[in-house]
Amino acid sequence: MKKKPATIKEIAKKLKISPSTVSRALNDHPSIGLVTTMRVKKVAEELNYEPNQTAIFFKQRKTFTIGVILPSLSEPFFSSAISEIENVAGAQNYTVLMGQSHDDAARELQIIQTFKKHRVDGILMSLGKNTEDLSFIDLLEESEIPIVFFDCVPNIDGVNKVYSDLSSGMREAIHAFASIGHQNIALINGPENLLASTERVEAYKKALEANDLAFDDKYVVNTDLTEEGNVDAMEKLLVLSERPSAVVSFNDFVTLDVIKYARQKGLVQKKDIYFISYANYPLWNYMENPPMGSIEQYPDKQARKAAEILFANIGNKEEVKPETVVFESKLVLK
Amino acid sequence: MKKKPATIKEIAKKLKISPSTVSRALNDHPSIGLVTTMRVKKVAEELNYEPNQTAIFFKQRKTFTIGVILPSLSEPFFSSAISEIENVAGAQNYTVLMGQSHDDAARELQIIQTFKKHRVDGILMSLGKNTEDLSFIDLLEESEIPIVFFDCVPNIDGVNKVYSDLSSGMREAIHAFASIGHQNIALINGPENLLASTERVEAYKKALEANDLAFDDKYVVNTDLTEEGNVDAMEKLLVLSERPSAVVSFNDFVTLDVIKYARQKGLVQKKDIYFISYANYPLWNYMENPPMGSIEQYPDKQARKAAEILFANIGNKEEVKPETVVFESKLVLK
DNA sequence: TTGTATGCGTTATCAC
DNA sequence: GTGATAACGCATACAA
Repeated sequence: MKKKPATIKEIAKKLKISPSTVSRALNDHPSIGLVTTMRVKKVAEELNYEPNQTAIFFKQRKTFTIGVILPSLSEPFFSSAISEIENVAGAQNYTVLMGQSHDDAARELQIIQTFKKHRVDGILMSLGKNTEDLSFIDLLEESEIPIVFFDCVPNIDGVNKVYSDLSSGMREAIHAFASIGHQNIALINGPENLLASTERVEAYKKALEANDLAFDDKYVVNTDLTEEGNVDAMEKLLVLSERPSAVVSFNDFVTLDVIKYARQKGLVQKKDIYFISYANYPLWNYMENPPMGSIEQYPDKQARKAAEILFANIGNKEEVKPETVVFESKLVLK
Repeated sequence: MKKKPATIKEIAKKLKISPSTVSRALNDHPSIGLVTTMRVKKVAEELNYEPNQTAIFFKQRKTFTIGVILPSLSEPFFSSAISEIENVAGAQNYTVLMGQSHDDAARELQIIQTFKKHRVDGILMSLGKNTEDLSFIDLLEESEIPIVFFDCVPNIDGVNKVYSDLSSGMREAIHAFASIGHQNIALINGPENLLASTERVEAYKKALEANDLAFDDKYVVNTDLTEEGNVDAMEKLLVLSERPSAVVSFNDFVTLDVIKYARQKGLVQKKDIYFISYANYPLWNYMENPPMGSIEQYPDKQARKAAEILFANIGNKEEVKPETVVFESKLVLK
């Protein structure tokens, strides 16, 4: 059953008219008579005609495809984000190419190259945790491929970015702790070289201040985000002479590990120790003893906004001014 | 900085040789002299030449792109699957287009059309829960686009499919229950019209038999997979005069809901009632009181195998015999 | 309203 | 070894 797809030419031949007329008729060009248009469409239907998009892409220099680059789809945050991106793109008749960087800068570059080759109309990207070389941005600019960053965004001006402001959530978290009497509030932070970590620790300091609590650096520990690292970090806090009664942690994965560890050490949650973490997994709602709260970062809202900005850039031929959108993060009590 | 990408022609002009020579040189064609090749590559580098893939796609009728269609990326099972697919594809220098059906057959068709237009070299698909019209398979066959189904596969012959055999896991589950003395083992199944449900209930019956336990249909209840439906199903079991002491449930989502409900009703897990579910979320490892076990269906293994079969089909121009691969599901105790 | 001619960037088929 | 030419399928400026 090898049936090569029909082309415009064949339709033209069958109708004894010119290919251009067929092309125009199929595209509902106003200058073509209604009768002709109908006849053409009828034959097209009969021949099971389908436009060869690759030819169209080639000719029009437009692929109706956007590329999405993110660290890993196995992380719920990102699968939720890309899910929303696909929804927005689908509504615009766009298709989504995807690539996972696995937090590897080289792989990111490779994906960018591939996307460039595929002539995607635009790119959405969340940076890997270690990406430092941002020169690919200029490369894309030269090729006139718009890019919008979300969640993990570059720390420079002149680019489109959408991210969530960690400090608002942190302020709420510290306040929530303080208002029920906690004095010694710890922070289990991520790797020190991460922007996300720097932001957290600064937000943490400010939030303490705003609540008239003193900052003490023994209450800030770091984890490399492995299970072992998470446990070690918690251990460091637990051995302190004045051990903290409340902990804000880097994300829900970390929280899961440290809660488990605390439990093993015989600490009872919301009695001996309180937790608030970042990300807000749906799963907390099912746990018997969830943390006191989690700071929602709205992956879907971020992704949707980023996609919308991207499409605005794709639509307008003229340069659009780089946009920065910051969503407040929000403490959700459990 | 609008810099239109350099073309082969420009390189040719600059070197005063013909475009064909340039093309051949760039592709390391053996008939081109080493000197020329070097010179061409040098200029290409200088001009920042990048082949226009859309032109190549067009000419070669190959896009180095595969399409992946699945119900929803927010489901960990599928995000894990697509993550693995992207890994396999990336290793073959292929890119992944993705589409979510949201279990809507019309949307599935639409995505297929789009993928066809984009001339993807192949498709991986997990069917939506309600898809009944499979005629798109013939359509793809006509266009010679290979397709491999995974996880939720069509119940017909002559197609490539990879899925997990639910019965092996069910057998293990029932056996695990039986061997610690459970007599009344219930099944909370999905919607009755689903193949996945039919399979589960049949596996359930067989497994009971294999363990010398009688089948009693009051112990099989259905849920529409909403939270309410899940709770209702559990409720039905709890009001039975001889209420079950052990429950196998449709998937981890259902299990989360029913565990929560049982807890509210004062039942203590692994004492008053035992649970085993399908899917095996990583999360169980963190719960204070996880279900007794979960039946792992290996999304990554399925996805990888499906992708491999697809690439085998893409490679070989000759018809490849449709392949069916079944992985055993496996009970993982918590 | 329709047809003719041309070109998008690349590669394959000839010829030289 | 290298060059000229055609072709992939479509859209469009220009003619008629």
